[in-house]
Amino acid sequence: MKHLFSKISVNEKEKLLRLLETNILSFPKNTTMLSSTKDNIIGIILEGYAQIIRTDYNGNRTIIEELNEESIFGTVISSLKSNEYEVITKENTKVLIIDYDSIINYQNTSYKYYNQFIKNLLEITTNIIEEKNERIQILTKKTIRDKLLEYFNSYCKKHATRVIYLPFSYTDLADYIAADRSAMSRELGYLKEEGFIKAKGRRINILYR
Amino acid sequence: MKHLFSKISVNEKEKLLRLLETNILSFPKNTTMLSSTKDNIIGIILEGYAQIIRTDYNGNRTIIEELNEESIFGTVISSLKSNEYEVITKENTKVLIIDYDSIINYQNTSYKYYNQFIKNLLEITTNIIEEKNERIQILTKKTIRDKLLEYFNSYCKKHATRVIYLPFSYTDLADYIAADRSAMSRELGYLKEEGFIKAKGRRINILYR
DNA sequence: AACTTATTGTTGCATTTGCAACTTTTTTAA
DNA sequence: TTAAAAAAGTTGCAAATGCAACAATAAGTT
Repeated sequence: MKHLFSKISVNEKEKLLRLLETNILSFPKNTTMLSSTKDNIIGIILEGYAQIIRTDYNGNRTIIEELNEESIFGTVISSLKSNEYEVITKENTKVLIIDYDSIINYQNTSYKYYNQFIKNLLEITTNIIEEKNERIQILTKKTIRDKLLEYFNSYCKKHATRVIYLPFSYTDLADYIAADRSAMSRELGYLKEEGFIKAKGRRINILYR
Repeated sequence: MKHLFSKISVNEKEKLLRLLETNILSFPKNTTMLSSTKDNIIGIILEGYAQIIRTDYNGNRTIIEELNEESIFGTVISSLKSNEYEVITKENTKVLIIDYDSIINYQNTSYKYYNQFIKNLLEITTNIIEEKNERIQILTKKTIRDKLLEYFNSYCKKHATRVIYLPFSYTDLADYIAADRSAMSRELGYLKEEGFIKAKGRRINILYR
């Protein structure tokens, strides 16, 4: 993922942050640092580690995103506006918060670093759209089998490979494709049985076509 | 939706288009004007009317998006890269095609209109992300009922109302929430029966809480 | 190493859903 | 206005899925 400040020098970055409405905030471990804000913000983790957690009405909590140093998050990017979501620190964490409207409303387009910043942001948002499209593509399949196959295809095409290393647990995969974990596990079993895939741990070999 | 050329004069627009790799193309009625391009492009309908159509492996065709004059579409925005999708004209249609990479790779950040253009594009992409997030929020619900309720809530919150005017047909709604149309129809029936909603045509009244 | 916690696999069962086929209603076009 | 084409409603039935409860592994922690 492209960096928010790429092609911007440290010096220029300082200036930029002075132009915009920004805050650097520190939070202790295991604190909710953000939940359903009205303002549009973009956050960058400067130090530490946090997670975006979703709690549905049944009280089920799932990790939506892991935020490490340099990770970007925000209302404009994730669906943090819903009250189901919160950002929780897992370590002492320092974040830079930028008010999104102040980015957009700033009218002087003569600063090179400001324009570069907007451009970086644009690249990031278009990448995110691509990711979301991929997920929607998966989620619109009607059976778990088709969701899995779509996930596999998407992964293989992107990485130009036929060997998948799951970037997360099967539990998380089930969340990602919005299926019951045990039902997904069962379906994976069938796929193995029928010789479509071979799996060992988080490594999955695609055997079909 | 914000316009791609807002705050840019006609004059400047001309100049801008000369800076970037653009093409103005005309297509007769009922032609495929775009399918699974490798290049990232952004298109704007100048005249006419077209649709983004998805054809799945069963041969089922669904309308993904309607494109009227001024509508923006593109590989960066929709998932046009997949071979399931194509853009088909429904009338004689004139489009402006902009190569996305030429937008991003253009390095001279001194043109005001270029910077404004990037900024407009950023606003459009963030809006799109919000829309996608909303849809994902719906698609991750596990029952048709929950999908419907999520759709209703999202609509009502956005429009600050308790009366919904569906912006498309029930057939399309079923596609949108990725459910079988008849099953959705049945579920809507139950919701009426149980007094959660009242519906007449495409007007739905929300009666609960 | 021993213990704890998280992840994964498995299965019966009730529920939900998709599918198919058909009817009714609404919309569109000739 | 009438015919044709979409859209919407209905229902039986088989298939897919969620849910729950539990067993088996694997991963982390002290």
